[in-house]
Amino acid sequence: MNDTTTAAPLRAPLYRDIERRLTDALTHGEWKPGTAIPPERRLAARFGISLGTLRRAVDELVAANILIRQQGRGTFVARHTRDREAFHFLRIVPGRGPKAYPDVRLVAFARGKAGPDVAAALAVAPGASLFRIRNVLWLGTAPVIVDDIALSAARFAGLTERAFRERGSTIYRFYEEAFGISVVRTRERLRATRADAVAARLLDVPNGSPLLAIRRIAQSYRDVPVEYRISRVDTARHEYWADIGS
Amino acid sequence: MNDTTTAAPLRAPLYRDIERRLTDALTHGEWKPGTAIPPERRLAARFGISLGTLRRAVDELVAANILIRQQGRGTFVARHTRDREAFHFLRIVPGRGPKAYPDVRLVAFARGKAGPDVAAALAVAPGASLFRIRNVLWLGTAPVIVDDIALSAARFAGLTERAFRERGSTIYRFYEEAFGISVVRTRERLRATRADAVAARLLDVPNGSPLLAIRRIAQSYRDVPVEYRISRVDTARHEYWADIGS
DNA sequence: AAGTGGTCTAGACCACCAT
DNA sequence: TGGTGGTCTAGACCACTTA
Repeated sequence: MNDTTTAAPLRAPLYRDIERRLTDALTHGEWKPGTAIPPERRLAARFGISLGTLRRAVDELVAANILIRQQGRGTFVARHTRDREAFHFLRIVPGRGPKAYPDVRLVAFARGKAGPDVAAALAVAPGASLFRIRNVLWLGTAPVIVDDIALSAARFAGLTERAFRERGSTIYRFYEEAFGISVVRTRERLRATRADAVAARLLDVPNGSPLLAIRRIAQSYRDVPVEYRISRVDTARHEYWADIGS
Repeated sequence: MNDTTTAAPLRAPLYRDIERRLTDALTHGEWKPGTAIPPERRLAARFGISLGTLRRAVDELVAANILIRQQGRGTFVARHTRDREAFHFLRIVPGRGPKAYPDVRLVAFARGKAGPDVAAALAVAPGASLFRIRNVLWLGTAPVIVDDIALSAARFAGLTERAFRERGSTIYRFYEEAFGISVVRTRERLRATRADAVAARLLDVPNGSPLLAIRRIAQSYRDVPVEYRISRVDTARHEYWADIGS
C-alpha cells in the first residue's frame, strides 16, 4: 500500500511480517483462489500473535483485493470473476447506457520474441520467447477494443491457441486456473493515437481515426509482472474511467 | 471506501458516526487545511469513545487523503501543495524523463451559463451562472494541456480574473484559501479526440491531431462537486497513468 | 447451536518530534 | 522531557451464515 519509495523503518512492524507470510502462503499455492483461508483465530494462534494484529495484516490484503472477507462465512482468496474482470480491470464504459460484458474474439495467436520494451515490462531477457495474442472485444453490437497481449512463454509454458480459445472463462481466471498465475493489479499508461490499417479494419472505423491506446502491465503478488497488453479503444461511444482519491 | 451500492447496515458502526462528526467539523471550518486537529487521546475523550475506535475513524479519513498523520507531530488537515496538485491530481507524466511542475498560463476568463451537462456535473440548476476559465499548461518547454474549467459563480462568489491570475499558489490551494473549498477527489472520464482549431493553435499541433480528452468532476467533502474541467492533452511526449488495485 | 468475521474497549509500550 | 502518533495485546460482545 505504501509508496515504493518509502524508506523502510529499521524494524518492520509485526503485521507487515505476517502480511508477508500470508502472501508467501498464497504464492506457494497453500490456499487457492476461491477457497477460504483458515479462520482468523486459528491463524493468530498459528503465528503466535494477537487477533488484532492478524486482522491488521489481513486488512492490508483485503484492501489490495487479494483476500475477500465475508462475515459469517470466512475469508477467501480473491478469484477472477466475470464481474471483476469486466468492471474492475476493464475500465471502458459506455458514454451513456448500461455496462455490458465484453464478447472476446480471438483473432490471432502467435509466438514471437521480446523486444527491449516488452522484455523490460515483463522482466524477461530481451529476445525471450513470447506468446502474442490479439483479441477484439465487442461491447453490445460493435467492436470497440483491440487487445494485443504478450505473455512470457516460459511463464505460460504449454499454452496453446486451442486452450486459449476454449478456455471457458475470463482471461485472468484462465491464467489462474491453468497456470496458477493471479493478476492482482495493473499499471496503465494512456495516449491518444490514430487508427492504423489493422485497427481500423478490426474496429470498423476510418483509417486515422483517434483511438485511445492503453499500455497495461498486469502484476501478480509481489508486483511480479505477468502480462503486457496494448489496448486500442474506439472512444466514439465509450470512455475510460478513473476515480482519484477515493 | 465502500461501494456506493453497499446496503447500509441497520445500525451504523460507531466509527462511521465518528467519521461523520469529524467531516462535519471539517465542513464547518472548525479545523482549517494545514492545521492540526486535536490529539487522538483528546478526541477520543471528547467523543467518549476508546482510542482504538477514534483511530479507526481517523484511518478512514487518512485513507481518503483528507487527513494526514505525522508521527510525533500530530494529525493535519490535508492541504493542496504544489506536489499534491502536480503529481497526485494531475496524472500526466512524460513518456520518458523526469516529471516537472506545470507552468499554468491563463488564456481566457469569462462568465457563462450552465448547459444541462455542466449543470448536472456541478449539481446546479441549468442556466446557472458560471465562471469559465481556460488555461494552457506548459510542461518543460512545450504547451501540453488545455484546461477548460467551469465553476459555479454562486459557490465562488467574488472570483475575479485578477484574483485568479495573481493567486500565487496552485489552483486547488487557491480554492481552499480564498473560498474554503477543499478538493479531495476527482472523477475522470477519458476519450481520444481530434484537435479543433483552438486547441491546435494553443498546443502548437496540426489541426485534427489526436488529443486525449479528460472530463473531470472535482469533489469536496461529502462528494459535493465543485469544479468541472475538460483537459485536452497532447500525448505525443506525455501520457496519462492509472494504477488499479494498489 | 456452532463458527465465522465485525466492532469496541482498556491499557501497555514503542518511535518520533519539538523544546 | 513531554506530547504525539504507531504497534500490539487480551478479551468481550455483536452480526451473520450454515447446518
